Amino acid sequence: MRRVLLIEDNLDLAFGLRTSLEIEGYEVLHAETGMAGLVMAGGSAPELVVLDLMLPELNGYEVLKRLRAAEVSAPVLILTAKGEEADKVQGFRLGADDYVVKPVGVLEFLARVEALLRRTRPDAKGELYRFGQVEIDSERRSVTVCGADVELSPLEFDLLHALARRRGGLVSRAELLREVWGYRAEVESRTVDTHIAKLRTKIDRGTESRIVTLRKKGYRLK
Amino acid sequence: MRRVLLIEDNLDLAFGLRTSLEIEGYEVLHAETGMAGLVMAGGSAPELVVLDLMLPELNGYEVLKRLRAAEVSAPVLILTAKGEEADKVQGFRLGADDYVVKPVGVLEFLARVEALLRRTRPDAKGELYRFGQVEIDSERRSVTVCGADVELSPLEFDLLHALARRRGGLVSRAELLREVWGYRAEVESRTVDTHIAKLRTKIDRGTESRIVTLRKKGYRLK
DNA sequence: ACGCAATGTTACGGAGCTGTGAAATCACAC
DNA sequence: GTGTGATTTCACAGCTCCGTAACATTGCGT
Repeated sequence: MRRVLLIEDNLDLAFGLRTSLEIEGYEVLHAETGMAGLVMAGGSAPELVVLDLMLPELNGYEVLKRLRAAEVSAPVLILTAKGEEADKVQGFRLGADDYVVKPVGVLEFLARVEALLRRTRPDAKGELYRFGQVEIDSERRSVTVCGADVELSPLEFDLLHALARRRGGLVSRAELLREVWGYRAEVESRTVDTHIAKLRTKIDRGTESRIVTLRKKGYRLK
Repeated sequence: MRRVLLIEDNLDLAFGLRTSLEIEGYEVLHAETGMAGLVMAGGSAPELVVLDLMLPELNGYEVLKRLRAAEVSAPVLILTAKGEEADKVQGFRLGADDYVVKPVGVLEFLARVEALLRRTRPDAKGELYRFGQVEIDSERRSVTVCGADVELSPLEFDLLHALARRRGGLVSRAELLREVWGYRAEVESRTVDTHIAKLRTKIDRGTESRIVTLRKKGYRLK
């Protein structure tokens, strides 16, 4: 089930959107303030964020900025009453993926949500990832290297899978923690590194590692 | 350079859009009919399609349908005068990625184009900067010179990236300090110079340096 | 041509990051 | 409870990277 984070302080509107989204089969998280939204986004790896711009305390632009700063890469749909072109441009400049001016029809809203999610669905059921001699079957949760099965623990598999979904791109430790572990890293622990090390011993058979370290930034799968 | 296919029969509008897109650095292909658009899409692999709905002969919906049937997976931005919700929903249902109702500001249009392209990295690539033989991929944080990978430290990459973002413009030491280091104090420090030197040894292979010194002013990337 | 200031270059020590093995803890089946 | 395997935490070694200093070179005004 696809998870949507709704950051909206108007409770009536939020209720309506939430209901519509849930009817469509989405799992909806709702935050009434920007701060609450940031915390939720950090802890729950939503696949889409619907963001109001006029929020108490922390305004929407600021929320968006901080989301991106915290490496939350989910698409963001801004839903607001501010319809000036300058507002829109500002929203897109900060990394928004769509900008919808209220009032908007429910059907259009849902269609836009679906369009955004359609683009960020690299992992359809039974997706096969292959790079070099490594093959990942996300449905069977199995991995083979040079045709031979490799036994990975659940966590190791999820970790490899998260890297594979974004092959070639940098994935930071924070993102891995969110996507694989599902919580925010409060204390700096070496957990990710340790599991990367184990993955390497299993994936790279004597050869140079396919998992590249980008110092201070994270990891990348070749 | 990113290639955009524009399918639009109104020549005045097409000219305006084309010009705007080209100023932003896109390569623009223009088709005046749906059929011509389909042929171009099939033959030239555009990274984005801008599609008018009201076209002679083959209407926009039909074009979109056939594009998807032909497995053209580039994002499609529908740009049309038809503003009914039903039209929008129909467009999204057929696989459009954005739907903009004319008239629309140029800045908003460009912002939406950019947002769509941002999400669709053809090969897990983000923004690409190219200077002669130097290529910088901001998503992978990788740099290639003459096609060969170059290893840069995090700081070196950020430094090069900061210079590249201002293609060809002067960047002062103070600005670099702010953008790359985040310092406040403009304390006289040779740190920038040192790292520029290191960058040069890695980027300029024997050739004249791509990083030009502007005495007392700063640096500029050719 | 000369002097000075700005910049290029090199070297080095410290700080901080990462890899890794081992110990501790957790989860769960029996 | 016991045992097993998975996961987390910890400690430490090794290494990269960064800032600074010291010295060399360049460019500019006179």
